[in-house]
Amino acid sequence: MQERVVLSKSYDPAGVESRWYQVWEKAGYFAPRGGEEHPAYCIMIPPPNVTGSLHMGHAFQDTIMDALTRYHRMQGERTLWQTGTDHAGIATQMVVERQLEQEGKTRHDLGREAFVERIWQWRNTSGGTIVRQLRRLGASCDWSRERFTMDEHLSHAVTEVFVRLYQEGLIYRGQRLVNWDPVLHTAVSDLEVVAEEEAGSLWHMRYPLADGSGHLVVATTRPETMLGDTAVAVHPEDERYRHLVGRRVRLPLAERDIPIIADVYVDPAFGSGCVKITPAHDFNDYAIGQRHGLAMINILTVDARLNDAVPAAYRGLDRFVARERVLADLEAQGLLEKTEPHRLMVPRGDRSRAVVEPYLTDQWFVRAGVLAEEAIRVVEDGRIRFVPSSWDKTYFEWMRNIQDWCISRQIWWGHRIPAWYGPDGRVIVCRSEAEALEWAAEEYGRPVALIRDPDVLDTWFSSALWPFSTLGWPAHTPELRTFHPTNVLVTGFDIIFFWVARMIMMGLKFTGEVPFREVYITGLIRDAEGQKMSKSKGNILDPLDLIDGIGLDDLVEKRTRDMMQPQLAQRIAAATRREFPQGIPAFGTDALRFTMASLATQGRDIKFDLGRIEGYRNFCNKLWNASRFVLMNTEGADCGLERGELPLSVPDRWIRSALNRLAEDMARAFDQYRFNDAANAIYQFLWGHYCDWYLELVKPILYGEIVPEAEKVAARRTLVQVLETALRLLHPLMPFITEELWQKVAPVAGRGGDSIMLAPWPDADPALNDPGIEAEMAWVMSFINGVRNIRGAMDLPPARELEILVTGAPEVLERLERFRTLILPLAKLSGWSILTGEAPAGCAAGVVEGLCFHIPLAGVIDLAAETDRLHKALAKLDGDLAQVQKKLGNETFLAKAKPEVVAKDREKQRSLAEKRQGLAEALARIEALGRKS
RNA sequence: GGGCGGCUAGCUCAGCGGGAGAGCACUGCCUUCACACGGCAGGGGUCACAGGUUCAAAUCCUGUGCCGCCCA
Repeated sequence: MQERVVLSKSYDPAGVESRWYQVWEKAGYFAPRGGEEHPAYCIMIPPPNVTGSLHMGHAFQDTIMDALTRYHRMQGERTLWQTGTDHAGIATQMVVERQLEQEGKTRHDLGREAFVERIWQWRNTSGGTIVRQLRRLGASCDWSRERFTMDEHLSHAVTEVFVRLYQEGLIYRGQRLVNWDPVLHTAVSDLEVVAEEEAGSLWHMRYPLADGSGHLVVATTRPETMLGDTAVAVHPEDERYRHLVGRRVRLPLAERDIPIIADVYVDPAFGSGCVKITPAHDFNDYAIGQRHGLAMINILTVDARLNDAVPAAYRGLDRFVARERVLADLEAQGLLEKTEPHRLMVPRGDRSRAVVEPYLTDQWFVRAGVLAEEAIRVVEDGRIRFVPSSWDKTYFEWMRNIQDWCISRQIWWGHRIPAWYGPDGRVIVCRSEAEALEWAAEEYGRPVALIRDPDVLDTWFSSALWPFSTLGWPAHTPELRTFHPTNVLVTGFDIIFFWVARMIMMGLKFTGEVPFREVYITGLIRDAEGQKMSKSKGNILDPLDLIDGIGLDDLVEKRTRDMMQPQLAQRIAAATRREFPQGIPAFGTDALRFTMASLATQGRDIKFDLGRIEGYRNFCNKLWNASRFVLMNTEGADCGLERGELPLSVPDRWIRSALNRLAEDMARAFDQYRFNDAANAIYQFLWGHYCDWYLELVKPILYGEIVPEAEKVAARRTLVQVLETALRLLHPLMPFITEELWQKVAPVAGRGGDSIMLAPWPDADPALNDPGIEAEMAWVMSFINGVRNIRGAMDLPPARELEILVTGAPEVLERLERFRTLILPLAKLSGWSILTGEAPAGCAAGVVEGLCFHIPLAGVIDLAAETDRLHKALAKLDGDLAQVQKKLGNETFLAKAKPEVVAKDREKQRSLAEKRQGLAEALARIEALGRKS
């Protein structure tokens, strides 16, 4: 016998994973392969933030993208998974500013140019952690095409888009109320503001009528803004105040007279029914102010202190200090009527956590409404399809109420807006400074100095171009021709607005095509209790810790490091020690990926349960050991690869048929984005069919002394070929273990190739399905199960071989005989004889289709236990029987139900009745025995 | 206030018109020559509730309750 490389006794993922990833990447397997004749398949990665690190959401989505990519690559398509990162303007700037803070400096000490240079240094040395982590997941994206949104080429695309939109009037600059972050000193978009419910107060303030004839009461949650009030509004139908409309009140503290106006926006039932109107500091008030032509008084500075528009006493005060002062002063004047506790939604910046202010500034905007029209249409008419489809409602809802998009940011890191201002303030938008100067010289009739707009663009502006800018647009590159539109976008619902919608708008506008044909929306990964994972809750699971494992102390340290609220650390530490007393064991990448796939059901958030990943780690081990068994029996042995037809056994034909069905199911599951179905199907096949049954059925053939050699050869061939095929089917979900095993198994199965990654996807062939064989095997298995069942119920040790008696029709007895060599070892029988006449006393009995069997256990059998077992089985059968008989006795059922349904129920009735009779007879015998003795 | 989703075994979830399923957990037996990260067997569910449609409802419709999320 030749020397064999025996696999270790259990699967150890760590070594396998790093080795194969390097091989794949080095060999260039991730790049698109094949010429024009191969259809293209492309997925754009949602570019992760360059400051970020891998979290469970990425692991989930990247697993799905990689599975799709590998599946399509194996199908011979020219497959590109385009990767890269985005420059995350605010987040990245904050990282480097924090570094400077440690050195006691601010970005202003460095100046713009040096600061931006410093950020580049940071990104070149420390940025992009996440793309390195992506490799640990086995992501087969094409690293040779990795892009960054600030790359020269992508920046060029940004400028081009900005200039063209400006020229078409779709970008404009204007003074409007925007969300202002007073800590970061920049405008932020609606989407970067999160409204959170917080406890506050509702203050009722008295505004005296200007003529001294009394006062009105207005209720507000933000009393300090009263200094900027320019009206008081009531509902036009409100009888209480109707007579006051058109008169004026004396605004306290500011000592200005302001009008009382009527507007339907006012809710008469809220507070007093009178609302103070501060157009420069509230979005609703702004709209009312515009309707009524009210003055807008900005009372805040960029860092939300009161400015010179307010009385001297309040100038320079922080808004919250000013609030206290205003309240105190009103109180002193007897103008504060009452204070009620009140819960309100407070808008906070998603980066700075600061309370965001509506603030009047000059900003750049995209006229989104125009772009949205076509973007709505492509989803309506199916050119883009959401999966699950219900997400199109969310998309439509937002797109039909879309607001102009504020794209300018007052920060330094990002794409600088290509706009210059002439000496008289004239705006010049050009592709470059040189072009702007040239244009200006002509315009002004002489060379003039220009000042460039200091703002940069919202990061999402460049992300919106990602599907085509990464492929070379505005140049007409072969990549763009080949891979655009891309096939599918895989992302979370939380960025449908931020990103998906904007890509659709920009893609349509600039390429004339949809950027992708399908959008697969994933659920959100939550912790085991269903809580969102967050640093402050301390419930974050790091995908890499699930792969590599982590000790308890390290885990606690990690979860409590760099806390924004250090006071939570103790509670988090305690909770972590309670939940993971042993830390987290290493499960390996494949187990994590398979877990992700199995949880990827459509349209639901996911509670991540450690039990699941543990189960799939065990699955890896099971597969490993099954392969070990197969290799031990096939390597160096005759597997009949050179032979033609071999005498396949029934189990051989059965497992091949089941494999073929699996191939069908897997392809359908991947095509429909039903990854949980794919995962369940292969799990069930490998564990439930291949290991539990086929391997056991094949042992008597392989080891049997009287089995003809040709049958052994056929079994070996089946054994190894089925495994080899199943490995390929599993590869998109578990790339590492399948590659490791395939390298050893494929040659034995007669298949060549450098890597399973590049091996062909096993196509199903309907001709290979064999329902007859499947039915025959089902009978064999149910017989074996029947014997095992009784063995279990009687507590018989597995080692004890039994001799049984059988009765049945000749063809059934013939079938039993035919499977003798398989049945004896699996059911642990020494043999059987055909029963003539009555069964002997003291038997346990069972019934399978067409066959009764009796296990003589005189002296061993517990009569009471057997009686009990039979009673229970009969009761269950009676219930089922009654149900089906009732159905079949119903004439409308017989008349209206589909014939095949009726036929199925008749067969069910027959089978139940047969089984019932067999068991009833067995019971009668035992009870008779009991009476005799 | 408007919209969306969920409620199925102890837990996590599939199934979404024709016999209630999986994984984990649980119970019993077994260190059998691939695997104890294992094998064999077993227990466990008025499919939230109430109506309706249908020969047939966990599945479709209406309503109620509870729990989430999004938008105001």
